[in-house]
Amino acid sequence: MLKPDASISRIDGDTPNLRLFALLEIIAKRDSPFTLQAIVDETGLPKPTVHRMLQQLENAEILQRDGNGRHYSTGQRLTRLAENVLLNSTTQGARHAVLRKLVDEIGESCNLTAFSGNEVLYLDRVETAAPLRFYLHPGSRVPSHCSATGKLFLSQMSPAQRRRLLAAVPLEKFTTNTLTNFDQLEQELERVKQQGFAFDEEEFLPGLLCLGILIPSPSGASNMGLAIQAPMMRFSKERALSALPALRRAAEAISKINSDLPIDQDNDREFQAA
Amino acid sequence: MLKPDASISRIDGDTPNLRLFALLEIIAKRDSPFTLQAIVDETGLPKPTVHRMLQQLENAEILQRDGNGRHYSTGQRLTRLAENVLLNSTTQGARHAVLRKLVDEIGESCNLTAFSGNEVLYLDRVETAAPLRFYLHPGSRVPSHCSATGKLFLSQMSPAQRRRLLAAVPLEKFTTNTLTNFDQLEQELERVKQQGFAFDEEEFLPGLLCLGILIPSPSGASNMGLAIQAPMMRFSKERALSALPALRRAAEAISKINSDLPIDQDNDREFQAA
DNA sequence: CTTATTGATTCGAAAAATGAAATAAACTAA
DNA sequence: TTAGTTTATTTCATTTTTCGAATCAATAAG
Repeated sequence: MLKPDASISRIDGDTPNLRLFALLEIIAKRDSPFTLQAIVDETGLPKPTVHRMLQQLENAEILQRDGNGRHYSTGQRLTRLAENVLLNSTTQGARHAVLRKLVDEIGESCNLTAFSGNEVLYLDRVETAAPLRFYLHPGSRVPSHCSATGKLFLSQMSPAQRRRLLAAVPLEKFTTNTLTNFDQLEQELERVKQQGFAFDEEEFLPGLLCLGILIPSPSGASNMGLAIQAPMMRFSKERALSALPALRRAAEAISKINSDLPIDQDNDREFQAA
Repeated sequence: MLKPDASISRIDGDTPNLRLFALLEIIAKRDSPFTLQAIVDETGLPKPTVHRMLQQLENAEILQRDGNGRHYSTGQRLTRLAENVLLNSTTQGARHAVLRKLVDEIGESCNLTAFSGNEVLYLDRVETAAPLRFYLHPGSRVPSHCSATGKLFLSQMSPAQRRRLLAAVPLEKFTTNTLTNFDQLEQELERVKQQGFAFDEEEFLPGLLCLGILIPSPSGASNMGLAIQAPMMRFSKERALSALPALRRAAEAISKINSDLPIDQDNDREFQAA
């Protein structure tokens, strides 16, 4: 028999809203109509709960039921949402294309990051084909004091700003190379600022070497970074430095994409008609 | 200037769950990163409400934020959901039948595609019985600048959108016929737009000829394409053109499936196990 | 005519969403 | 710089929704 509790965690743990989204994800993965019971078995959620959710989704035409009411499948509204999401994913697509090309060029994994809160957020990432690699998926976060782009973000702040940020949380030590001393870090940041690029030599993950630069921004301070990430085993600092020009070109390309973006309310209708 | 109350009804009136879905719909229609305020203006919802929803969606990686928080855009999870919906949508059964019929009619392989990110995604494919054939299975991706439906998708974008996408990375050359010059491609896209169909004459794979059209969509821009694919050796442009009416009929049929009410599939138990 | 099995409903307790108002932060202009 | 403007975020008492055990209903199976 089925273990109802096996997959609860898959869908549970968050707010009802997200639960509903998780339900849609499960449904979207199916390639044929399903019954209420099938979802109950798969999620481990109580039957009334699933029933209510499906009912809600059906009333909204996000899902639909076949004639007999026994089976549910995706509705027009969900399909339309899916089409629109993909149709308008060109910004992500363009940046992703740049990343992909860069990875093809230098043969190691690269990622695009942003500074968020006081951490570095992975916006996008393209993996190298090499079998040995670190798995760091988009959406994950790493501390800024021990990552290449993180140090770059810190280096462009005013000292006051930086102090406020760093004082909030003690510098956590991840490896023997992690800079946990404020003054040492300040010194490193000074160097980073002058160089215009930053290394992370096993400061966060043992064996991992990173080289990062900032995506140029017309407004001065940048909140996007680009970095190569590779195992030290096959990727030296020298090789990393030799990839710097390619990295710079890619950063320039992404900068151009960013500055081409119509922002704020002004872009409202332009694309909906098209 | 702004009419905050104009579109409340668009998103209001239902349960919070559906409200969130409606928010995603609004976001999906946008092509570029947006601010909280823009959504507030468009929906007429109170700022804290929108803020809370966006925050929730960001934490769940359904949306993501650019940099330190000014702009939101679609996240990994939403993109994946969208791809799954289109790939596994249960109407696929019906769509597949249309494809099958089309292939029987014209005797060459056909496929159904969607645009995702910057590439063309194969949603479904039916192979001809002929022994000589190209292998491109559902789920695989091809560049848009050198595929029939890809060019169609590009041709319906706004110039700004298209430029952002194509200017980011040089057009990769796959064969001697691949259009790698931006202006040439623009010219071709203009022709494609006027014709309403697109050829791919060995622009991606040597020896492969494609003829594609868009699946008509009530909302204007379409994110589904239909194409014949055949070896040039036995399939000329003339023969392809003579198949155009059949292709159009099939596209019309699929369009109807996409927007129509459920199809009664008598699959009872079979699917619960899966 | 039982007996499973699945779909639908009830309802009080628990949780979440709501949005006006206040606060904070970022940006602009003088 | 400083004052002024816009935008983002937090607070919190109130309202609304969700939750899910228990229950009932419908249907199919033996």
